Amino acid sequence: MVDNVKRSTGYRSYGQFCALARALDVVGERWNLLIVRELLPGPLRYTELKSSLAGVATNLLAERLRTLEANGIVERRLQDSGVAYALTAWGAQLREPMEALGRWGAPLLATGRGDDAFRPRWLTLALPALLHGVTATPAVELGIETDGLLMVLRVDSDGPSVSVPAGGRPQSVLTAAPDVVVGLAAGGLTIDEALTRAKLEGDGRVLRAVFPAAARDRPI
Amino acid sequence: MVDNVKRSTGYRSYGQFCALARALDVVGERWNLLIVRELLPGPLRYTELKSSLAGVATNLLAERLRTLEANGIVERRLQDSGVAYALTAWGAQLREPMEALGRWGAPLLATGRGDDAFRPRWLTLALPALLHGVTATPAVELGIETDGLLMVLRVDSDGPSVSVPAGGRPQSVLTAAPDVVVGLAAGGLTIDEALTRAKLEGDGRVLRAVFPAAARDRPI
DNA sequence: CCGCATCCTCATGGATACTG
DNA sequence: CAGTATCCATGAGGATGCGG
Repeated sequence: MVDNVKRSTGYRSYGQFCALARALDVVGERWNLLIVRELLPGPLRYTELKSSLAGVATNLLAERLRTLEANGIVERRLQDSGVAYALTAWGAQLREPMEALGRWGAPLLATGRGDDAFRPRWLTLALPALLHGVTATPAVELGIETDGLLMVLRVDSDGPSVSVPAGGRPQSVLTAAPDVVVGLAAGGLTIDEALTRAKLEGDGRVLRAVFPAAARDRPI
Repeated sequence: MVDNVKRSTGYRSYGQFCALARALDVVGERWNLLIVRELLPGPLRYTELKSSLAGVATNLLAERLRTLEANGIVERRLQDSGVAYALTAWGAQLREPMEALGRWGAPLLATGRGDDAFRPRWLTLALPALLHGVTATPAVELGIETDGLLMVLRVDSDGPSVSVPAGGRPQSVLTAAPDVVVGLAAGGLTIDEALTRAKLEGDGRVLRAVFPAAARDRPI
């Protein structure tokens, strides 16, 4: 009984006829879902990936990328500038379970940032996930500037979405540290608690339109 | 740079200020989500857990249960008959991300069962997940008998749900091997393909009411 | 039996160095 | 830049023991 716990590609399988177990066979190993998270906003080079995922060993990253590719989750694109890693269509569909898992884990952010690493890129995944279910008509747009990156959070009748604008600054921009932005989105901070630690430029009413009811207990 | 990659309970943290990464810090280690899957239908004893999760080492299971308890996902209940492990309210909320992950991984079941382990209990999680979004008015009920367990799949205007009846047999019962049932639910089998490998008792029209459109290309 | 703790072995992960 | 090679630390898996 030493065989058949392995599969052809060499990873350790649970050996269970269960969709969840099979999914975990493929993306459950350490770093895998974080690699996918990095690639969700768009393709990245190997070194970009490595520098975003502080702490991953270079051999591990290489091996993970290989098996993710073998399993049809990631594809290696040969660009003029070199190699880029991108998600396949199926790999990109991990967004839904990952957002659900992030929503479940959001309370764990309440302990604050500590000395954890942070990339504003992660917020482009986190904000729509945390604001899941929020809609607004007419649509509202709020700029959010954190750690040097300006992104635009848009909420319309379909829900929230985030983009990183090429040029042009939205009318309202909230400038704050990551934990303040996350605290707002996760409902751990009220809007005026957040405002004591943030800079708001433009119309503040958009904040009330997008952030959770839990944060709206006092008017802005 | 050897510290702060660990946390108080001893598990390895990604050290990232990101809800997904923090969730994975807590449930991302091997076996954790499968333990939660076992507990979703209801509390279990240590030995039941161990026999359901073939391949888990006893020391690992004990340690995982300890950290899951320390993290507020599992609680230890002292019953008259002994110790039972149950999910906390927060732990039970993992159902949503787990169902989403199972839905994503469902195509991986297409390779068939092979010699993988199987427990009919797993279907009580998988069927509602795979039939997510399906509704029926008026409500329909279909008995499904696999591997010796009879469960009742009910679909109403709220969606699908599964229960294990104490007594009383539903009017329509489909008796089939696990891979046939899963194939139907995941859309990998058409209804009449499935029927060549299954026994149907009662009204077959309920099958068309509950199983995915992909399986309905030919009338039953 | 149940609910683990201990011991041992080997596969996997992590850090660093090195190379086409 | 994009990895491979190497070495060491750690974690997983299996067998066994042991008090209740």
